[in-house]
Parts: sequence; C-alpha cells; structure tokens
Amino acid sequence: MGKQGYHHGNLRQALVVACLHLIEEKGPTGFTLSEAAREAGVTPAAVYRHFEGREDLIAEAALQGYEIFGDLMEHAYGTGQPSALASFEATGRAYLAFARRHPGHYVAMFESGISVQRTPALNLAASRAMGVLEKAAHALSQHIPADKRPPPQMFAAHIWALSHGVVELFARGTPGARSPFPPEDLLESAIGIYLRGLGLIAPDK
Amino acid sequence: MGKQGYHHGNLRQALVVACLHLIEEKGPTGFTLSEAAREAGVTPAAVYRHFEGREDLIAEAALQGYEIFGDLMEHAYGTGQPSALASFEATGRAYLAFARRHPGHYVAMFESGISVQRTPALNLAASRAMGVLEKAAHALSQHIPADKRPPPQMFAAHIWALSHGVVELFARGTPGARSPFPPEDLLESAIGIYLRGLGLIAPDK
DNA sequence: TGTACATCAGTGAACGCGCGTTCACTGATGTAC
DNA sequence: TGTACATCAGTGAACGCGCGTTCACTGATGTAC
Repeated sequence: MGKQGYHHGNLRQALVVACLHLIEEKGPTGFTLSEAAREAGVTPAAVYRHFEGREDLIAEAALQGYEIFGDLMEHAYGTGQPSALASFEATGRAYLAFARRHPGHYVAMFESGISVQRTPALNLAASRAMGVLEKAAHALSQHIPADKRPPPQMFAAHIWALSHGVVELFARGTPGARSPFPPEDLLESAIGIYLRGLGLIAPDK
Repeated sequence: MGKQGYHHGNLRQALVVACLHLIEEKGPTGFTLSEAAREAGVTPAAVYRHFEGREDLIAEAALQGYEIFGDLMEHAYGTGQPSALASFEATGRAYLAFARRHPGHYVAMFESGISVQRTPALNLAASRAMGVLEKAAHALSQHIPADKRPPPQMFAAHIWALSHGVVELFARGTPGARSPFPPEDLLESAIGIYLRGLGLIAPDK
C-alpha cells in the first residue's frame, strides 16, 4: 500500500481513485489518461499495465460504484424490514446518500456513457443494485388494491427518475439550479406526496 | 445563407448548429473547436471571428436553447388556460417534448456546466423559461387548502426533478436504463399520482 | 542464510498527431461619389 | 453605370504543447535450492 520507490504497490486502485477525483472535478470526458497517471504519481505508460485505456479505467470505477451502491441499497432495504413502506423509503434515502457521498462513482455509473453491457461483471453488479429498488417497489405495491396498482416496474422507474432528477439538479454544483430546499427534504417530501397519491399512506397527515 | 465561395454567409449560426450536433453525438466536453469548425466547412481560425472560444460557443447554444424553451413553455401554458391544472400538465409535457426535440440544446443548457450567471442575456432567458414552470405551479397550488399547501417553489422543484430524471434516464440513449414504458407515459403517470397525492385530482379515477 | 534467476511493474525516450491560438494575408462585399 | 476604396470574413502557415501508444529497458520483488 505504500508508494515509495520504483514499485507503486497498488497502482491499479490508485488510478481508479485518481479517475474518480478527476471525474468529480472535470466530468467523465474532461480529463486525459495522462492526467490520471500524473495524479497517481506515475508515467502514462504505466497505466497500460493495468487498463486497456481510458474507457476501461472508467468502467472499473463504475463497477466499483455499482458494488458499493448495491451494498448500500441492500443494507438500507434490510434496515426497513419487515415494513415494506419503511424499506422503500430507506432505499430512496440511500440513493441520495450514495450520490452525495460518492459523486465520482455516481457520474461514472450514470453519466459517463459506459454501457452496463460492456462486461458481464458490470452487468451483474448493476442488476443487483437496481434489483433492490425494484424489489422494494414490488413489495410495496402489494399493499395497493390490485385493480388500481400500477406495474411495479413503473413504480420503480418513477422513484428512480425522481431521485436522479433531484441529484442532478439540486445535489450537485449545477449552477442556477439551486433551490431553497435541501435535496434530502425535496426528495423526501416528493416521495411522500407520491405515496399518498397511491393511497399507501394516510391522505391526511 | 448560401455558403459558396470565400465568405460563408452565416458562419456564426452554422457553428452553433455544428456545436449542437457534436454535443448530441459526443457530449458537451467530447468535441473540439476544430471539429466544430470542420463541420461548418471552415478553418479553425475563422471561429475566432465570432466566438471567444469553445465555452463561448456552447454558451450561445445554451442561450438559444433557453429562448426556444421559454417560447415553448409559454405557449404550452397558454394552451391550458384558464384551467390551472391543464396549464400545469401542458408545461410538463412541453418540458419532455423540448428535451426530445432539442437534445443538443438540452444538454448545453443543463449538462454542459455553463453557468447561467455567465451573461445577463443568458440569465434572463433562463429566468423567463423557468419562470413559466413556477408560475404554473403557483397557480395550481392555489387550489390546495392553505394549511396543507407546500410552497410552490418546492412544488415546481419536484416536478422539474421528476421531468429531468425521466429525460436523463429514459428519454436518452443511456444504455441499461431502458424501461418498458415510453418516457411520455412514465412522466404523465408519475405526475398524475403526484397530483392525486396533493388532492388536486380525484383520488379515484 | 545466501545466491541465482524468473517475474513483475515501472521508466523514459520516441513517434506521429491534432489541438488552440496568433498573425499577416487576401478575396469578397458594400458604399461614396 | 463605373470606379476607388474601406471594411469585413475568411485563409493558411506557423508555433508550442500535451496527448495516446509502443518499445526496449531496468529496478524491485519473490522463490527455488
């Protein structure tokens, strides 16, 4: 783990860290391989010992992101059990918390243009993570009378879109899109209203 | 408007068009000034007759986007009048329609990192456009009993986030984020549920 | 414990390339008379 | 209508730069005996 001397020790991971940092600062297409190498304290050529190129590096960052994200989501889901509603709300909060705490990962996952089909491992990690959201939505939708129940996938898509929109517009440095409300409150209140619209929580508070 | 011969005729606008096209294809940081010049059929040096550089060019694209967007929103708003609900729903639809029809503008406006404070003109155009959304939200919120009425800005932020999320995740080429539902349906149904949650439309359909 | 050697992970020089930016220039257009 | 001239909008050559990628190399590490 040290980096003194000729051999770095853990260059592969150091490059991922540098990549995440640069993504946060300049966006997923705003930095070069050489910059990442420089930030890791290494010659550009050394990168090729570990990655095929820039895309491959970003894909690794996204993969690690999906793994962290999946763990977080599963933990949040478990936290709310056995209440379907509590589980659902916990995953929503976890989504936002992840985006805030791991902005580089978030961008690599959702804004870098890296396809989740790129690799079986990436696909698997992504499916697991998003699967938790769907599972939570599905469990919750069981509490809606069958005749007025929207498909759980639609359900999950709504909440995902809402969360993503809050992240992109209000939880990031997007200038001019500031709102007088903290993103957490925005998301929580929106989800509350939405769930009330589905009849899942009391119409009067 | 012709482009034969030494003089181009309307290079400034041709560069904006090229910029929009390149943004759609490669993202806001994925192309170079020289590429834009090439696409407009002109030497890189010619760009400097019209713009200070890459950022300036993108800012112009964003400005034009806000103007189109503002017109569209105002028209949609008028369409729904005098019903506050109809006006509100029309602006929501217009948002998505704009994002689909003008993806380059959309990205230049919301994803390029261009600050709306960059220029008074840009600020003005953006304020006007977003103002329509807020006006629609405000008018609609008058129909909610005052004691359970959320602030209209929060209201507008919710809907904006939802719309933005749908655009980003489901209306663009983001691979892996496909959903079995058309984005228009997703947005419409989500807004419906949301408005029901606010008591603005009948709880039973 | 010591030595010889294979393997590994980095270096640094080299290459060709396209970039942004500048500059003096030149061809086209518009206008005064 | 014609001519002279100012203005404008583009050219193309030049510059220095950092990039991605390759390659033979070398220093460090690990291991067999």
